[in-house]
Amino acid sequence: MASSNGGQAGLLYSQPPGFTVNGMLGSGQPGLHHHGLRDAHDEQQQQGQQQHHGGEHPGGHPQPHPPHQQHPGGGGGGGHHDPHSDEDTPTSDDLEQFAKQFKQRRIKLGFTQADVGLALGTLYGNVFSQTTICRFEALQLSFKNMCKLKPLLNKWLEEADSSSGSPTSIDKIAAQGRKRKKRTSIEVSVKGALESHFLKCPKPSAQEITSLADSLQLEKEVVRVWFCNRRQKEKRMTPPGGTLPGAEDVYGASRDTPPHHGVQTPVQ
DNA sequence: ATGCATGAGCA
DNA sequence: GCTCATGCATA
Repeated sequence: MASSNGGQAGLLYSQPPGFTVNGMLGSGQPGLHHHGLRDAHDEQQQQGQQQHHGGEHPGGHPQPHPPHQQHPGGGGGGGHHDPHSDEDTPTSDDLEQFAKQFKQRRIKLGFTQADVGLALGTLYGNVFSQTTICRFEALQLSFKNMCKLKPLLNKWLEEADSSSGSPTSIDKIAAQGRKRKKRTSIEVSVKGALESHFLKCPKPSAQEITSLADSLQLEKEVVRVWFCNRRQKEKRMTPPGGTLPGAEDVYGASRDTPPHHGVQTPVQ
């Protein structure tokens, strides 16, 4: 990456060297925080199936090739959605706009992505990392995940600019007694090999993984995880393969690039 | 900003 | 074991 930080200019989010593990808040908060999902299973392309959208949506959004998945909630057999409700099930376009606006406001107010993540924790009890906020702003989450985070971040926006001197208490609920495995650095050449296999078979069998791992001299688990992560990337709203190997046009050709959606914000 | 990793829940 | 949400560690 040529450009490093952009959002958190000159401010590194504090990484507690020893981190103090505080028990809990006196407000009688439950030890475990729960998320409000698990309501309905949504779309899931199971068994080797590259998602491709024909370009049809209930709302009818004329877009070139919008990467939006279907929104949950509607499926029940009836297939109904209130035409006068715009509170839930935002469109991909809505999310895109919101993300952009959010980022701008956040920066304007002088908050880092990490700050927002912590603030959400104090507001709702749901703490998020800088990573998640970053991915939200960059639309690098799944459609469903974006929908879930939007209301939270929206609320923070309101709080952030309206409140001037509210006590921002800092609390971090991170007590992982588990030792995390050291991040494996995969060489570029090996990555290339993995990507090649991914194009051929996004979902290799266990044995395929084993032999592949053997060939590349990697742990089987590492290879397995790599494929999992790779698949997740394909599911993001902003696909990594916007222009994959074999990119022809866009360069040289003098084509008018209309006000497209900034799938890749040109950095801050 | 992103790569590799963990873990919950489901099949 | 996969998906899916999420994050530590790192470039």
